[in-house]
Amino acid sequence: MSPRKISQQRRANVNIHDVARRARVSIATVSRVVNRISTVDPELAKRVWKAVNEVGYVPNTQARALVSGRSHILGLIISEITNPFFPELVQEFDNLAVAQGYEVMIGSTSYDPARTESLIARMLQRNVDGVAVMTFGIEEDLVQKLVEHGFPLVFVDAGPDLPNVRVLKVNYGEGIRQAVQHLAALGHRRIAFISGPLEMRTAATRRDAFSRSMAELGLVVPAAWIVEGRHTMESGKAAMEKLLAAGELPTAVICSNDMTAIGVLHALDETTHRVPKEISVVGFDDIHLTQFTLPPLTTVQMSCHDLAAAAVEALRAGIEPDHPKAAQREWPIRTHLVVRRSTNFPRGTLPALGKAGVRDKVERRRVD
Amino acid sequence: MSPRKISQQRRANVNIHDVARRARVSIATVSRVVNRISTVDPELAKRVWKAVNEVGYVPNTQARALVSGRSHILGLIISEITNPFFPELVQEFDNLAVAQGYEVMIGSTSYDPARTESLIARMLQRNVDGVAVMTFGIEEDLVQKLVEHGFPLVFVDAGPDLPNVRVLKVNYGEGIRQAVQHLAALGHRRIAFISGPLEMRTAATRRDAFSRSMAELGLVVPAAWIVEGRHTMESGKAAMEKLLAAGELPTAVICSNDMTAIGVLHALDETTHRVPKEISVVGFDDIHLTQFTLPPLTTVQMSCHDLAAAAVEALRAGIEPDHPKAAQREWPIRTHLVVRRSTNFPRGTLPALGKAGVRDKVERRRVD
DNA sequence: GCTGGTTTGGGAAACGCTTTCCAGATTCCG
DNA sequence: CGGAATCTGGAAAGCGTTTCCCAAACCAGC
Repeated sequence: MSPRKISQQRRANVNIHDVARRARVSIATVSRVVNRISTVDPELAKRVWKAVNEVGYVPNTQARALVSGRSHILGLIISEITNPFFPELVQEFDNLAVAQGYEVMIGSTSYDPARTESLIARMLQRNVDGVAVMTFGIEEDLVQKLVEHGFPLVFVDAGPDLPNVRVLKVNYGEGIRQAVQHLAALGHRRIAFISGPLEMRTAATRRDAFSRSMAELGLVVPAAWIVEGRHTMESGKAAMEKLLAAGELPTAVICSNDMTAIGVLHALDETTHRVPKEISVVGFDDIHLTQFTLPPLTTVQMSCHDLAAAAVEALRAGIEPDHPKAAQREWPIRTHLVVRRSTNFPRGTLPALGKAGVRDKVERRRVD
Repeated sequence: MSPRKISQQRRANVNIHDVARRARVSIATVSRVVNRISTVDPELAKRVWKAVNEVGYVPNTQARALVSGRSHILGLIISEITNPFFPELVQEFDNLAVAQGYEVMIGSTSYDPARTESLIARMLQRNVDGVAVMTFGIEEDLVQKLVEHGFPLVFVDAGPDLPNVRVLKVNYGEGIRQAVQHLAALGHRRIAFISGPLEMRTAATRRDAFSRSMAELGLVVPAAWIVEGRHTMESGKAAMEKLLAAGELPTAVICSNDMTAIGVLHALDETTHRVPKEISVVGFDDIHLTQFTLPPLTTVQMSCHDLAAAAVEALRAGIEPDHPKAAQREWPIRTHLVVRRSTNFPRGTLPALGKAGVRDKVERRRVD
């Protein structure tokens, strides 16, 4: 029976002493070998590695953490794991963190202060090395709570001006300008915007980026065409219904996030207005789902991968003493437009054709 | 300046000695108080708690884990966090685990053996108290790897027959029978089924449940009407297209999961066949998204909450020495039909009415 | 062959906590 | 009132690492 076989049969309670005994060295030497400290004679190191494999030694992370003071755990705080944007972010973040030798402790606030408080307490107990707050919200008390404890922190868009805080600066303007210009290039002049909840800083920023891009092109947006949603499918649907009821209809709608845009698609599906033939719709975020909507959604991509990569690096910069970018406070994130099929020329500027006959479902207007 | 204020300003490096000194007791007493061991004089305990709050003491979890041998971390292995079914499961699992004083370490296999191996190694290093494998797949090597280490394990549907292994037995038949009977009650006779990948045990089980339920009613299913998908939206679309191309069209399609059903909806959207007027569609899982499809999907609910609750309890049963259900190997999970709007009478059996009129009728009926 | 400097490897002290052991104090019962 | 039983809190022994410090071993040079 091979030694490997033996190691597999036992519970993982073999410790550094077992290895030391088997390799006939001290535990200090084993520790040095395992941690790749170069002052160990190569021959001896080989003997130690052999012993490690033979007894199936796995270093105990909690003991390590206890003595080193670093848990190698990164906290990641999001709003809700059931919001489709976040799983993608979580996955990227996890991949990258693991690649750097960290574990991730995920927590969602669910917009509940009590829950958030307990979450922070747990992260504190587990002694996380740093926390990334990617809620895209403000949640002042959350920020306050975290800042007090002094570990490295990463926020999105904005954060308190402290040495341990780093901020991911998303360039919303870039992508939104591209969206506006894309629509303008198609011939749209009458463009509406459905924002997120404006108490959320990111929502206000996105809306401002829209207004600025429109102004740049000399296009005016009636007040009634900027309507506030809540970044949910339901709110998007409601907002679109409001737009439909408000007299003159825009030829295009830009949404502050993709779920809102999906809600808009649903609202329009209940009317005679077809997307993109009669009205164009643009989302924001580029969640996976947008590829599968009917029609696939033109949207501004904010890359989860970039976001996650910047978050992990910024955290490492705060944690690891000699990280090259240790002093960098702001980390830029780019955005750009992804054109799919929910945008087209404004209605009336093209002959009717295509699969309209097939796709037309209900000819009746919604009764309201 | 209040003591609370002081505690907030310092890094969390206050330890049990600080509390002991402040409360003028021994560290043993502090430990007993914090761990709620009842042999301590209430007055003294109060003094200790006061000191705890004053200095802002947070017990160090790693030190605790080191000495107690229990990490209070539960491993949760899923397939992919970006599959909409899993975030809901993760959230429920996390909530319940936290409520029981555990932390959750999540990992997704992404169907990649190398990744899975590293995942298990990490769980081992972090010394998880137990692992729930909720991939709904088989992944024999994963199972093998985990079993070797002897910690409590929970699987779905089936698992090796070992003392430390517990199995969540999902009663697929129950919900699928309800689905078939619901369709039959509406008048459907010609029902197709789109399965998951059949090498996945759960997919085969679901398909068998369908065949059995059909047989019970004396309904025959042509071989061409049982088509294999891959539990993805794309595969559901492809499978429906296959069904459309296969000559005679069924009046209803039951799918092995919701993503497949959404794919079916997409495929049909590109044809003249309307759902549910001309063809009924039933999903399985009841993910959040099904409420928002067009039309909202009738589906068999497999409650994430029940699943998560059973997983956490089964794990606890394996971990905590005197858990009441310590000996229970199988944990039943029920399923049942949720009727929404994607099912209706078979085409040709009803005069053409407005959508609303039909819907109202459908909503009146019941399944037994 | 001895001195002085440089490697190497080992012993032992942390890290922060739980838990056991034990001594002293108190209560109880005959 | 004495001995047993119960209770309380302090001291100390780990838990599995890393790391500091020192001793042994080695090498070169005189």
